[in-house]
Amino acid sequence: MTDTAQRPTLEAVAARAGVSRATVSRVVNGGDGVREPLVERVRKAVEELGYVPNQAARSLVTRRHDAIAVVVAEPETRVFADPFFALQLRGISKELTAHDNQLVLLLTEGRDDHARVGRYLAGGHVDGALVFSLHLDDPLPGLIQHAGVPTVFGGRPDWSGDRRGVVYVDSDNRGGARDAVRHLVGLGRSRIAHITGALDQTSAVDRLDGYRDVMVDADPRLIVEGDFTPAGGERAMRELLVRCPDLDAVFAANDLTAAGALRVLRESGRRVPEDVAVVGFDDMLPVAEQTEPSLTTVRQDIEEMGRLMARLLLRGLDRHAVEQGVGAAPSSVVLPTTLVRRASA
Amino acid sequence: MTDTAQRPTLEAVAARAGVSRATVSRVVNGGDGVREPLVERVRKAVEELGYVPNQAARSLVTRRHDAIAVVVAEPETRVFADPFFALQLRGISKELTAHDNQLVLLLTEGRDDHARVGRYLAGGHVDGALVFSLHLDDPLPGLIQHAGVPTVFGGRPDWSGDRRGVVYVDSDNRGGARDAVRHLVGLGRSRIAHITGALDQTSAVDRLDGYRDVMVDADPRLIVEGDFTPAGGERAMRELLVRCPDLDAVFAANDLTAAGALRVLRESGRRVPEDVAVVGFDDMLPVAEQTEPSLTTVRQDIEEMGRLMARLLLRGLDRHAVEQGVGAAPSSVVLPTTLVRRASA
DNA sequence: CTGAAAGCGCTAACAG
DNA sequence: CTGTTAGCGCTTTCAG
Repeated sequence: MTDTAQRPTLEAVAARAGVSRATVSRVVNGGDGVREPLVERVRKAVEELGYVPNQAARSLVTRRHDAIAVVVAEPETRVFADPFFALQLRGISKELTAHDNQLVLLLTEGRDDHARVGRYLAGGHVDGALVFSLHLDDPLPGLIQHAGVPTVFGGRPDWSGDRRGVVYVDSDNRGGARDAVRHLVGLGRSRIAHITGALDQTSAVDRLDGYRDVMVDADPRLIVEGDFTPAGGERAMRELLVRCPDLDAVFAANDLTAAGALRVLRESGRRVPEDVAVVGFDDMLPVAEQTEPSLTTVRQDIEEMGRLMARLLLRGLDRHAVEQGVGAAPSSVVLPTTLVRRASA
Repeated sequence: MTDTAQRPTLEAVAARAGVSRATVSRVVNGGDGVREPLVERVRKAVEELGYVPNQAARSLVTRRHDAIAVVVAEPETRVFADPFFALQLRGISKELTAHDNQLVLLLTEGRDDHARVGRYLAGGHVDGALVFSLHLDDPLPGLIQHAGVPTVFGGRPDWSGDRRGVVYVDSDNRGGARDAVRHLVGLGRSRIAHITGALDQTSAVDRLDGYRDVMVDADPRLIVEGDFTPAGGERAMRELLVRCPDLDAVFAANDLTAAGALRVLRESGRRVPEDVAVVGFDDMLPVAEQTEPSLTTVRQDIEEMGRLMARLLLRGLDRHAVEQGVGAAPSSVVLPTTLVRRASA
């Protein structure tokens, strides 16, 4: 743990280059409108002194921070169970980095933290926020709207409040689910069960809706609630085998759930896909490729979702500064999914 | 994307409360040495105006940011393959939050990014850094030393430079490996193979050393290099079965590797644990509990590692400010591991 | 115990 | 094109 040295200031650079602070500032910020020889001199002085601008001083006057908050609600739930979050974060990071923005990560644990996050956002520490509000009835979106920070949501937020200007990036969960179930139908299956995700998340609800779109008058007993975890998948699968021993296919709300279901099917002596075909959702590689048999699933480009969220936010920020409301506000994006065929269906 | 409203300043609060800016500042920062009735008045004004201090202005004078950078090198490698990183991050976040510090996440992709990170750290945007330098011969530690930012490393860094004051938090990889192998020996196994991790990471090297501590004159053919991934585990296991068909146990460098090995063992018709006992490392629940059979493994408390890193860093920062070198500098910590017995050994 | 005053380092008019 | 001049909002001596 070394000591932080005293950093040189604009003043010092100006003195060394024999110009005014203003000129140094201009050069440091792109050098427009400064004659070449001066630019050279200043650059040299900056180099020699190892000058780095003080971001606090700069923010104080520009009111920009070049920093974006990423808010993740309640990591305990799903976020840390699979690499989903990590991938999305990576996409976000790449995009932010490309635009010289910093990523401030705000993880919340339960209700108390909401207030803290709200305060932080309202405090004007960041230029915008990327929010993963996974749960229905989450107070976060409201808080954020109140804080007045430009925001893009990850996943369609379920929000009863004012929807104007709510921007989100989501996968086509419903369409993807339809594809999955249609694929099973195409395989000649008719008793197709569905293990849902945690139904307090819009993604789970949307996937269930997609299932219903195809299985218009499905036997209600074929639908069992899961929670996006392998354990939930096991539990649900056991229940299904009791309720509907004649089922010949399962559409699981995600790959982890499918993995749990596969295990139970194997234990019960059902062959996959011969007796029961199984389709998952996510195409989480470490999971989908490792199950036995490997998993047919619906792929979504998670990293791209992250990148897109960041892009949308930054674009909005720009317009904000430049055109003041001219041009359409950025609008939500729903990314397509693709079915990946492997061995399980 | 809503507009950012004009925030009230200290001045405004002072006016409303009928006191000076200085007094408001004192109250906001703890209220020491201000008479109770005034404190009340100020608090009320703050409340009514929804005042939140401007961090940039504050940092400008205090030179504190109450922000810590978390630097993760090359996410592609291991970090995003398993929930390891996410858990550690969570521990870090909890600790930082408890001390009112923000978490600035810096993900790097390749060499070019190192320079960017170095610049950022040197720029004095944060009070300290938590660095995951997973690879041998990583230039990052050097850059950081150069930047002069107080730093705690996650995992023992392999660093040829000046070791003075290098602080890290690590698991007892070597001891844990010894426990694992001893357990296998205790089970009466004698032909115990080891699938290593990626040997450009100290954790992999340390686990290999632990294996060798117990298997002092092990047949060198029993050691095969893996890379911490299931695919690597499969490849290594296949090779082992060819090289040493008589092996009766495998110690895998992590759970993912073990999962791959288990799959190959099953395919090859070996029963686990009857024919071949298998032990992993990490106790990554989603993996270790889901394998068939469930995995005996070495547990490390990953979240605690993260928490500890943050605690160490913050403590160092404090001392820095207060005592200026008095008292011992924080030193590295190696956390113990425990063997978790399940079905595979 | 409280207020007045002096910057922290930088940018952004505004002159020249 | 370049320099001068005000602050941005806050903390912190220093007087009173």
